[in-house]
Amino acid sequence: MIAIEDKFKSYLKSKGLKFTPEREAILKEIFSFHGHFNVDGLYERLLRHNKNISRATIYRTLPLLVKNGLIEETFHCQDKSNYEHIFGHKHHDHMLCIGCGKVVGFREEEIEKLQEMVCKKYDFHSIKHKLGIKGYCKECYKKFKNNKA
Amino acid sequence: MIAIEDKFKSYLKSKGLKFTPEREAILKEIFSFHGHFNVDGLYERLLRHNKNISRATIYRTLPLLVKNGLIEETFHCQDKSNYEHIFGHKHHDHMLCIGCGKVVGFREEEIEKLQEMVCKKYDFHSIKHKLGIKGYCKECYKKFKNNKA
DNA sequence: CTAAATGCAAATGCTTTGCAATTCC
DNA sequence: GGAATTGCAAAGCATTTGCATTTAG
Repeated sequence: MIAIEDKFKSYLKSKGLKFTPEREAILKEIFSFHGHFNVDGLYERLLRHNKNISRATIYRTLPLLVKNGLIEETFHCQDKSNYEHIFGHKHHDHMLCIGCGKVVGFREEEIEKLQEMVCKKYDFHSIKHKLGIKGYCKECYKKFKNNKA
Repeated sequence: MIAIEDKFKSYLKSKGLKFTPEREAILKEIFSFHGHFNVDGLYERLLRHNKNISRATIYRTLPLLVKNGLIEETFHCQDKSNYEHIFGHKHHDHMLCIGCGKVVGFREEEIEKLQEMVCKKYDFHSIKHKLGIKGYCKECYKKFKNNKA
């Protein structure tokens, strides 16, 4: 956590921005939780921890954390913006269960390599990529099959 | 085009819905154009072809086309919903250039296979997947490098 | 001290919806 | 004829923004 905070502090300093209590609380709340989150969820978790921080401030802080490489927007065909913290994690992709909403992260080296190859083939300079697979997890697939029959 | 229209007609009939001139125009407009589109773009193209169809109707029609498997929502980290028509095309993934906004579709059998393998490994029953790569195309990368230097 | 940050409330922009009039089947 | 569809305008929602006030450095 110290490393994360330092990273964010350096980033802010380099841009002439301030490390405020609000930003500190947001950062801590995000990194105290594993999994994906959206603005509303984060807002409510902060409230529960007695941090009454306005949504506006959250909306203004998240892009800073993204630019600093601490969090990332995830995307699986949902409406609201979703984020997850990525500092210290290797890039991974996601499987999203339509049944229960569960999100499972996975990393497959071969897929990563192949993507690099494809980019070379097309002379495309990749910055980042996202792979999302939608379907049913084991449990939901069982239910689904039974309901169908 | 006849095949597409028939597919849509059967779908509508099977759901007790109607094939209206508006739906016909929307369908034709979508399939007369290659590439990605959003509601506003489609609305304006329809206008230019003297079809004054309200956005509400477009918003109500697109989900039908999605359910019918004629179009698909694409997703590359943009805000507005984006679609592309998919009937008669094999599934493909996308590369999105941050510089010029160009979207290039590609299909890589190996990646498709690997994804199936990953799903098996996790006992996940995939319905669909989306892979988006963000970066710079050849031309924009050149500019980008020069500006940086 | 002073530029940056905060919270509020208003504004924005995409999408959805209620409703009366119309149209397909 | 009657359920489905349309267009309009209003409503919804997530997100952004202007502004007066507060605060970090």
